[in-house]
Parts: sequence; structure tokens; C-alpha cells
Amino acid sequence: MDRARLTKFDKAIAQTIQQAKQVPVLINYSDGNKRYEKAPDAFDMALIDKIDELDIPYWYPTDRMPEGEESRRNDGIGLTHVHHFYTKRNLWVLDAFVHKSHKLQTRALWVATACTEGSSALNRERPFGLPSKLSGTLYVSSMIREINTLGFLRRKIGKYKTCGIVPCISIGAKSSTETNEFNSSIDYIFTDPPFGGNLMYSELNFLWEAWLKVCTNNKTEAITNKVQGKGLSEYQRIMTECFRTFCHALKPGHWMTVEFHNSKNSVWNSIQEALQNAGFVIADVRMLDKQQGSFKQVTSANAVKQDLVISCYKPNGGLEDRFKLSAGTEEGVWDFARTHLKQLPVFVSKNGQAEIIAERQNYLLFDRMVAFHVQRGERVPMSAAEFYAGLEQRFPPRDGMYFLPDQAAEYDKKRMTVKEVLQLQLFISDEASAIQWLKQQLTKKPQTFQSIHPQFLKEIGSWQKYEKVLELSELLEQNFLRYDGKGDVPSQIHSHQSSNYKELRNLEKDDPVLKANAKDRWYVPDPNKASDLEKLRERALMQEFEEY
DNA sequence: ATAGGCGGGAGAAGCCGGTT
DNA sequence: AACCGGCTTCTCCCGCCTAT
Repeated sequence: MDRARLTKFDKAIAQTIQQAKQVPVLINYSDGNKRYEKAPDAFDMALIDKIDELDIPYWYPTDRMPEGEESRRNDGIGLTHVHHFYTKRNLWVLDAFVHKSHKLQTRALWVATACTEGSSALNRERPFGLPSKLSGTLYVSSMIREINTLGFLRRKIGKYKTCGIVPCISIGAKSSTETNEFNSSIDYIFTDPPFGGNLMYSELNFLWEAWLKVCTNNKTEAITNKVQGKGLSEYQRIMTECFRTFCHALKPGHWMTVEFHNSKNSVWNSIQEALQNAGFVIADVRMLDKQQGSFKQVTSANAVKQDLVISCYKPNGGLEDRFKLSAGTEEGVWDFARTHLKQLPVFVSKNGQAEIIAERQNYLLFDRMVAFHVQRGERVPMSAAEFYAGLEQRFPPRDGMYFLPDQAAEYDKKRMTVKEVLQLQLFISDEASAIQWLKQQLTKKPQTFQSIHPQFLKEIGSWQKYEKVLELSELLEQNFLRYDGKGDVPSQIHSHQSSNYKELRNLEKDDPVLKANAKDRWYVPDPNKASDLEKLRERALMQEFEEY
């Protein structure tokens, strides 16, 4: 079946064009306070025809829609130029308003931009809902609702007036990649960057930019977009440039907050890498606790939506200077660790419960330390195991976190005011978080495959579909150790057994009852134990060998 | 290898009726 | 008269999965 089309001559661009045929079918009008509906009659049709024959006496945008993923989606139905998105009479009204705004040099042009989308063909008729465009797209529905632009403008002006005048705020709009005038002078930055290829900002803006006669130069627009030739690496490059500018602008030791929505792991990784490449040190990542869920969050049971907030800081001058001398040495590592720990929150509580501060855990401290070295082109002078052992020696541990001595004292004091410490809520979304989750579970209780598998399946709900599916057995094999029933029971299992089962208390490590109970349980390798590390290393080598 | 099914996704926003 | 709160959801695209 083919679409009914209409061929006509478009005077504005002096071309014969072919568009999908549209027929008015319903009029919603008001008489006094009441609203009525009717089918268009001969008078209404004659009026539309009459308007169509007249020429609009003002300038209006007739730009070709630019190339892009969104901007030319309506070429197929003949909406190729900006003015095609409006009915003649609405074009006329908007146009007259814009014309007058220019003439009076008022701020009314700003109001006009608020109406360019709502009064266009993007406004959908929805029998069971209220009209609106489909956000994030330039989608034109098969049923358009043409609104009364005159009334629309009037309402917007009313809203504008009620906003009042706010004093002393300066707003600027320019490219983040080219803002170089601030040099270590900004106190704080909050940024809400584009999340990869979610929204094609410059393309979506085109409809109102055409009215303003100012268009975005999208060369350094930080998005992924096939038509614009921007993949993940281009996105990351541009984001790094932006973050570098921010780092330059920020005072040393000061903070930046990055808001992010984890729609895709690859994009999430790009953002983190870009931050570190730009010189920032990530100090905290947590879920944004939104007061109210969106409609979709409430209705769909398995909608996984977490807004994340990344807190990061620009290292202070002292550390950078000292690091120049001590880089690549153990002293440099511990200097970084001390300085970093100093920046991290000491105690976080909610509803009378203390929360685990993820960034104070050994593996994340190690990650940050490595990133700091790699970013500055220095070799990392110690292994993870050595780092973990060093942490233990230098910094007092509390609830699986590490503190500076004075911080530990503060933590202890505040810790007494709460009932319990919440376990860190982990969402398994990729391999890394799956390993962390397993580590948490197995530290709490060494378990057999049969016992942990159902829990794993339950937790795996938020697994990103495009991630390679990893088998639990594979994850366990690669990262954890299993007691095969030979030799002494490992202390990780033994201590759990003796503290949780009365009948297993006070038994020797080679007791047959103990051994039978411990057999086939998986446990977390102890980084301080040479034998544990040896087992893991051996396994990694075997795997590498098998891949050849 | 290709086709087809299927699930899920950056909500925004105009308007009405009730309240202050 | 001004303000406030609540209401309500469509089509397309992408990518994964299954079937042919």
C-alpha cells in the first residue's frame, strides 16, 4: 500500500514538492468556557484554501533540514525544509510575532522559540492522552494536532511575565572545548553532559535555531552519531577535551560533580576514562536518589533507571609537586593514598544507618592509584597484593574501608550513633560489578556453586543485554578459589564455619567433618597469602595457554 | 545468512477544574 | 483573577533472539 501524496509548487524555495496528503478531520473549538467538537464544514475548508492562496508578507525560515540521524527523518513524507513543519496559518502567526519582536528589539524572540516546536507538525494528536511531541525526536505522527498558535503565544508570554526578574545572574553559552579564559579560578563545577547517542541536540535544536538564524556548529558536539561520523572514541575524545578545560578552570583541590545516566556501560566507561585522562581524580560515585520516580519507573516493574552522580576533584598543587619528585616510587603511592583518603567523605548515614563508602574500599583505592600513575605517564611501582598489604599496615580499617588515623577516630565516634552499617548495594550490570558482588557474598559466607547460583540469577536482573553473557562458573574460576577437600581447610572458610555453626567449633583444620562441610565451597583469595595468589596466577596462565 | 518477532527507551506539556 | 495540581501516553528505532 502506498501513501497518498500531494504534489504542489512551493513558492518559498521555488521547487515542485511532493508531500504526504493531510486532511483536516476534527475541529475542537470553544464557546465561552465550554469546548465542543465538530467535523470541518465547507466554510472551514474554504478558509484554509483562502489562506493557502495568500502570500505571507514577512520573512520566515526556509532552510533545508541538515544531515543527521534525526533531522532528515521526515524527508520520506516530503517535510524537507523548516517551513514544511507548519501549517500556513500557524507559520503566518509565528512569523508575524517574530517579525514584530525583531522590530521592537524586545526579548520576545525568546518566547517565540518556546512555541516553534509546540505549534509545528511535531505536535501529535493522541485520543487517550494530551497532545505533545515525542521528546528526543523529530517524529511527525500520522495524526497531527494543529494548535491555536495565537493562544499558545499568549500563554507563554503570561508564563514569562510571572517568572519575574532575577538579579545578578550571568549566563553564558559557548563551547566547553574552547573556554580557556578561566585559569584555576572556578570554585565548583556541576555538569550534565550528553550521554553518548541518546539525544541529537544540534539536530533537534535546528527547528528553532532556524528562526533565530543562528545554528550550532556541531563539529565538537559531544555525542555519538553515525551520520556525523562520531563513534565512541570521538565522543570520548571530545568529552576529554571538555573535562580538560574544566580541570584547567577549576582551583586546585576543588570539586566537580558530573551527573550521568547509565544507559550503556560503554558510554559510562568512556566518561570515567575521559575524567581521568583530563586529570581529575574520582572520589565518589553514587546513585542519585530521585524524590519521585517517572511514570515509566512506576509502571514497569523491571525498568532499571539509576541516575549516577560522580564526584571528582582536581588534585591540589602540593600533591602534584611532590609527585613530580616521588613518581614511580612507593613513597609516591602512599602520598597519593593519604591525599586521596583525606578528600573522601568520612561518614555517611541515612535513616539511622551508616553507608559503606565504596571509594574507601581497597580495590577502588587501588584503581584510583593506578589511574593517577597511568595518567601521568608513570609506572605503577607495586602489585595489587602489595598495595593491599601496605594499606592494611598504614591505614586503620573499619567495616571494610580505610581511613586516616584522625578520620578513623571520627568514624568510630559517629558509628556509635547508628544501629547498623548497610551493606553496599551492588547492581550487577557487567563483569566488574558481578565480580564485586561475588566477592561481597563469598566474604560474608564461602559457598558452593549450587548455593550461590540462584542468588546470582536473581541479582543479574539489571544485566546489560549487550554485555557478553558471562557464566557464573567462569567468573568463579577466574577470580576465586574453591576448596577441593584436600589438605587443610582454608582459614577463610574455617573462620566462617567456627563462628556460624556450633557443631563445627573448636575443630582442627584437618578434621574430616570440617573438611566435608568445606568441600566445594568457593572463597575469596587472601592477597596477603602467597599461596592463594600463586593458585590464581597459575590459573590465569593456564587460561591464557588454552586460548592459543 | 537472512528475516521477522519482540522488548524497551532522557517524558513533556497543554489543559481543565478546583482552590486561594 | 491567579495559581496549582493532576492527568495521560504514541510511534519509531535499535538490537537481541529465534526461526527458517
